Amino acid sequence: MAKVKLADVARAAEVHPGTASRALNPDQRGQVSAETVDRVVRAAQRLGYVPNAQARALRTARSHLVGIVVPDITNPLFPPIVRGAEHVLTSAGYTVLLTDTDNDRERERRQIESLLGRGVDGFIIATALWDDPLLTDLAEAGVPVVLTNRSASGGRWPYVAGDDQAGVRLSVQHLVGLGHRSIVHLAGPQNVSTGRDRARAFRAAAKEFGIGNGDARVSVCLSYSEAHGRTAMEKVLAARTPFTAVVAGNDLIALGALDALSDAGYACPEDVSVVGFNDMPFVGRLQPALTTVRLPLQRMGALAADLLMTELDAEGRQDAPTRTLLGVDLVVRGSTAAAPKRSRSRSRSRRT
Amino acid sequence: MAKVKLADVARAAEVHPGTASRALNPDQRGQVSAETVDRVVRAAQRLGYVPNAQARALRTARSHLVGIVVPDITNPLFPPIVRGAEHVLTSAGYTVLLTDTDNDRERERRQIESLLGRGVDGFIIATALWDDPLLTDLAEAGVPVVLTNRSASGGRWPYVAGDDQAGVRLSVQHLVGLGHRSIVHLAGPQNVSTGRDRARAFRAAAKEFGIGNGDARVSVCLSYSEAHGRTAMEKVLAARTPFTAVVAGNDLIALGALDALSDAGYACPEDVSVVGFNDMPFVGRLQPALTTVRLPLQRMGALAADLLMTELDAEGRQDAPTRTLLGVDLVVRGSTAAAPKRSRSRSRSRRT
DNA sequence: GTGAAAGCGCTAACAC
DNA sequence: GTGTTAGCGCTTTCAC
Repeated sequence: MAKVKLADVARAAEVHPGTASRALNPDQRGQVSAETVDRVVRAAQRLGYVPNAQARALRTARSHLVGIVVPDITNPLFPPIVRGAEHVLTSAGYTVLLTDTDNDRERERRQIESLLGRGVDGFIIATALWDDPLLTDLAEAGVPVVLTNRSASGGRWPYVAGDDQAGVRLSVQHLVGLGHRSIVHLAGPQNVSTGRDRARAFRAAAKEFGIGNGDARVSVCLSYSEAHGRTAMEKVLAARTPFTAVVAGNDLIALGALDALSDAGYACPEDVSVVGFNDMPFVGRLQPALTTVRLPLQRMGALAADLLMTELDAEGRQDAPTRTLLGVDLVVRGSTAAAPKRSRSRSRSRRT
Repeated sequence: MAKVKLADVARAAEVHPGTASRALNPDQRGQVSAETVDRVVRAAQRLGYVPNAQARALRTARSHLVGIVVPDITNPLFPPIVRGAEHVLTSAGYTVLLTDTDNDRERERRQIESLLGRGVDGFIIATALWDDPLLTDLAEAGVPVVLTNRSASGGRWPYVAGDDQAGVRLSVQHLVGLGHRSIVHLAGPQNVSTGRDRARAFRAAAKEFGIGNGDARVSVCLSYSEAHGRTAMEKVLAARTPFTAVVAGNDLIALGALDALSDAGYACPEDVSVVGFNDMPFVGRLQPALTTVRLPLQRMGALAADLLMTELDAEGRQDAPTRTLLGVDLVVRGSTAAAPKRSRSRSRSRRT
């Protein structure tokens, strides 16, 4: 843990720094005699040599730095993704620069610029908007980018995400199987792929399972949050059109919806069934335990990292971007149950 | 977003690179005529100049890189800390290198070494053991370190943590106020400060509030996890010594304990009250809603970052390390209630 | 197979 | 006030 440098190792091994460099570098080790390699490696070990990554990066124009951009690390969706990516990247000799944009576009732009100044080799981005000028700029600058969780319009970027369409389809199928015929979708924001895709999938699934247009309504939330989930649910309730089930854009929206339902005197699952998305930690311990769609988040991060590294090794000559959709599971718990005989009947017990 | 370099800016502004450097550097701007500064700054802006941090770091031996070391970013305790630190650091021009050690000491050592090779200026460490050779090595190497969440023996490192002692005291006081006279502490691991300090605080508080030694037992969990919380609780139950309340080392332990209690036929809070620690997201929505101690985690991270930056600016000449204990609140919810008349009576309703 | 030398982009000591 | 120069630690041509 000191600042021994290559020259020190070279001196100790009685070779030229250039030779020491070659001996220590796997790719060029072939150019050096086995005996010398051995001497150099020993010396490095003995002195506790740690190469100076800054200098190497300056010279090779490859930093082995990867920026991971998330909107809010305290949202439980992101830590597993970051963790998955981080493990893969550090195992491969990369270092992770994490940045939390706080859902602020200006901030995000600044951070990304700053990371570019740091010489990052590429980005894993979990904040993509559906139409995102920032991504376009990055692409034009030739910066390797992999999107995760969300995709973006144009099909220009490689990404790894959950199969939103399948998740929503499973949810609707499950509800229909329980006898629900009138279902509301509280959609996430429509400027991100997950919000759009899940809403689209909801409409498609409703059609597939024979639910009429009027019975498959969509109400859009302004953000993936409990607050906006609650608001959207309240608006639906105010409209007084009957429904017996809710497919929420994600778990936070589901929690907000649950609050609104409970305030309005509806019991879940007796009066209304609710399905979430993401299977956040502990939603299985809530009352009622939330039925939700589970995504392999950590694997998502890991695959995004793999994809990025592949792209980095490809050095420019790139094929069409790889897009990976990860399989999802419906985790059935207590928040979904058979449809009540008469829809929209308020539970007695909740009104005491 | 290109690779314009200082030389390009200098040429555009018709000055020498050295002058351009001075004009762009706030500290040395005084040495340059206002008119020149203006020309250079304009040129930089126009060309979209982003300084190469690697080169600067190589030259100045200051990278403005900070390593944040956490055991497991998916543990909800850490994201707010990271977020708080990240915001403060990026605002000050630092970049965060995040590393997740997966609770693996060997891995941690390797990561830290690798970050050192990256030239990080210092570390914010949330993984400190009470006796931690890694920290000692870092100190000997003269690497600035701030501990957060946990402290370490020796009083050698600055840290920012929650006031564990006060938190536990509040918990015990609350329980005693509810009539509990026989309380068990399910302590966290004793090789980390939080585990030790909370256990010590528990004994002290019990004494303060007049609970006898035999009625204030401590059972140690091997880790801060639901699984070990459950195991520890089961062991206490197997011992068949009466108790009416549990002070858990943290929320995860509390959840595990709740499971064990429920399996054994005890109802919470009717038969046994349970208090957690940390106020993880959504524990207020569980059934029963968990009474727990809330820490200002984000502020903790922010202060740790401030502390580290102060240390970095101090360049060696350091006073005694600053140690900050953040105030905590007891959040009273449904998992604590008045002590039952007869302790250890199993709830009828739970045994059906 | 190894040594010599140049240079990645920047800043700081030294001239003038 | 500005130009000149050297060098941070490393890799990589180019010699031999």
